[in-house]
This record gives sequence, C-alpha cells and structure tokens, in this order.
Amino acid sequence: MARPRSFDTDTALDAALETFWSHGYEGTSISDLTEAMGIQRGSLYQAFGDKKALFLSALERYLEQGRAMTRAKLEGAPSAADALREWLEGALGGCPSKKGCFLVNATVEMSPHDSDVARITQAHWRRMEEVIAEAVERGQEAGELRSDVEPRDLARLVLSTLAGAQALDRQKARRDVAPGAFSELVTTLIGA
Amino acid sequence: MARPRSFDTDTALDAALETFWSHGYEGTSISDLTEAMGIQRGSLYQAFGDKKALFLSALERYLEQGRAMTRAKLEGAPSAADALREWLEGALGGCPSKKGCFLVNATVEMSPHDSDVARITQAHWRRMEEVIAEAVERGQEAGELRSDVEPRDLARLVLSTLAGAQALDRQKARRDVAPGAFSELVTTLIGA
DNA sequence: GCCGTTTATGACCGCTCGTTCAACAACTTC
DNA sequence: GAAGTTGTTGAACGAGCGGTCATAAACGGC
Repeated sequence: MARPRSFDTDTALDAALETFWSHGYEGTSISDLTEAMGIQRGSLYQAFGDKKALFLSALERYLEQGRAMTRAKLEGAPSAADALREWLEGALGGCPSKKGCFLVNATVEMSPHDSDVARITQAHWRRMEEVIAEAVERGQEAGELRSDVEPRDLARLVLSTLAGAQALDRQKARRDVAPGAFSELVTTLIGA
Repeated sequence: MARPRSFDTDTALDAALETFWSHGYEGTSISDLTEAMGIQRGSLYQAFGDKKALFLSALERYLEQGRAMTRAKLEGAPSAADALREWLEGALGGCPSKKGCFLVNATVEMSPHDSDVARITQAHWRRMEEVIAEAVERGQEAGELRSDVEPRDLARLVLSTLAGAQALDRQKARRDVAPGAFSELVTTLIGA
C-alpha cells in the first residue's frame, strides 16, 4: 500500500560497497555513491539513513558473506590442515590487490576514529579467530599440525600475517608473493 | 639576508606528523595542522608547499628515522636471531596501539590513490626487506635459524606479520598480544 | 476515482575544505 | 636609513561536501 522501490536494495548496497572499497570512506562522496548506485540523493537518504549508516550496512553485509565462506571451507573438512591452506589461498586471492581487503582497509582507516566500525570489525576478527583456532585444534588432534603452540595464538598469527600481506599488497598492481608460495610457506612453518 | 623563520622547520614537521598520524590524511585539515604546528596558513604554504607535499615530507622523515633505527639494531649484532627478536619487539612496541604504525596507515589509506605515496612506501618496504633478509642470512649461516627457507621469503613473512599485527591493533585500546609473546612465537616458528 | 502512504526527484542549504593574496613586519646589505 | 628580500598575517575565494525538503509520482484500499 504505497509506491514500491524502483531499485533493489541489495544491488544498490553492493554498488555502494564497491565504491567505498575503491576510494575509502572519506574519499567517497554522496555524488559518487548515487552515481554508482543509480539512485538520487533523496532515495539514498530515505533508504539507508546517512553516509555512515550506509557504510555500516555495506560493511556488515561484506563481513557476513566472508564469515559464511570461511566456515564453509573449514568446518567439516576431512583434513583441517589442507582446509586451512586452501582457505588461506582463497583469502589472499579473493581480494584484488589494488583494492586490498575491505575489512583491513576499514580496520586501519576507520576503527580508531569510529566506535561503531571498531565494534563491528573487532567482533568480526574475534569470530574469525575462533573459527581458525578450532580448525587448528582439529589439525593438532589429527597430528597434522605441531601441537606445541596454543591454537588461539596460532590463529592470531595466521590472521595477522594474512592482514599484513593484504595491507602490503595495496601499493602494487601485482602481487609479488604468489598465493601458493605464501600459504605453502606458512604451512611449512606451522606444519608438524 | 632577509627575515628569518620564526619557527623550527623540523619541530613543525614533527607536529604535522603527529597530526597526520592521529587523524589520517583525509581526516586532517589545514586548520588542524596550523594549530598543531603553531603557525599560520600562509607560513605553512610558504614553507612546505601544500598539504600533500607536507605529508610527503613528514612521511619521508618518519621512514628515514625508522630505517636508521632498524639498521642500528640489526647490523653488526653479535647474534642475528636475538637482534631480530629484539627488533620485532621494539617495532611492535614502538607504535602506540591506537595510532598504529604510520607507515602501515599510509600504505593502506593512501598508496592505492596516490602514486607519490605508493612510490615512497614501496621503496621503503623493499629496503626493509633487504635489511631483514640480510639479518636472516647471517642467522642461518650461524646456525641460529632454520636454513630451509629463502631469506627473502622469510623477511617478507616477518614484515607481513608485523604489519598485520599493527593493523589489527588499531581497533583496540590495548594490545591483546603481548609483544614478548608475539615475537617469541615468531622466533619459535622460524628458529632452528 | 479518490485518499493515504511511501518513494523519487533535484534544487537548495550552511558549512568546511584547501588554497591564494595583498598588506605588513623583520632582517641584511650598502 | 633606504633598498631589497623573505617571512608572517588573516581575510577572502571558489569548490565541493553531507544533508534537507517541497513537490511530483506511483502504488493499494475502499
């Protein structure tokens, strides 16, 4: 009982995500967003609130998809070590080099200045740490990974390394560490 | 033979660095800078060019100091492995958690959108990689570090992990991985 | 076909941004 | 002390920002 939306909310949200991802939060203007999303200013504010709220919606959507993909790869895998290595390769290759990882960008650029973003990214990193730690634990129980390291510590180390690799990649057009070589190196180091 | 500067250039540059470091490039306005530096708008433009040039000057100053410190710690050290561990602890502790590492921030926030920053940070990372790799090589020759890994690969891994830890730390007020525990973990993994 | 409600449009708002500039001040040289 | 040069000052500029709002349009219910 009213005029229906002329655009798809999720499609528009994806377009907004792409724009924020490419130019960062401060580097993205409302005009950039309306152009990419294919809607007018008024519609944007009516549908998504304001710029910050739109960013948070796009961020949460991105993170939920990422967590779902990680869980699908790691949980119930026959070999935890193989699953971890595959997940690492996917995570490194999944983010285009120039744009980097949207999560890492948001964490570095916004977390210190915005408590909402900080709360969301912090919760996400913690949940990721749990999922990785559980996989590590399974790998240790199966004798695939060295067991003289705390699963949580190892999970933190893996996440830190991954985030760092994605951060460093932002400055070059091409990745100079091939994903395969990188994750093989890591598994060599952490493997039994 | 003219009116002399009423302020010290390096002191003002340090103040600018602090401001950029705290709020990022986009988040820092000329007014923020003049207030922190204790000079007027005109003086800033006369002495440093424009906002971007000022940022580049502050960045290069910061990076040169960092490289000098790293070289002092690593080159000529009796034990390369010990020196590496101490350097890692220092690098992690040297950057206040909330502000993060200025280099990592600049790399993530600006490198993809600014070719000047990209050129500077890229050269810095490469030079750091060389210094670390040389220390790793010495450690391997001394039998302190496992020698089945390419020094350059290991250097990249260490730098990635360090950058990632500094990136992740930005979202919390306190570091949840104690520097000692972190570097001990790394040396456990890379040690012979 | 009219009403109530939601959405779409784009002109418009006040504000802050980075930057410029003309006038003035401080110093050296002669 | 006059001339020449450089540094300082703060008002002013145009541009672009995020955000608002009156008006028009598109639907369901009756």
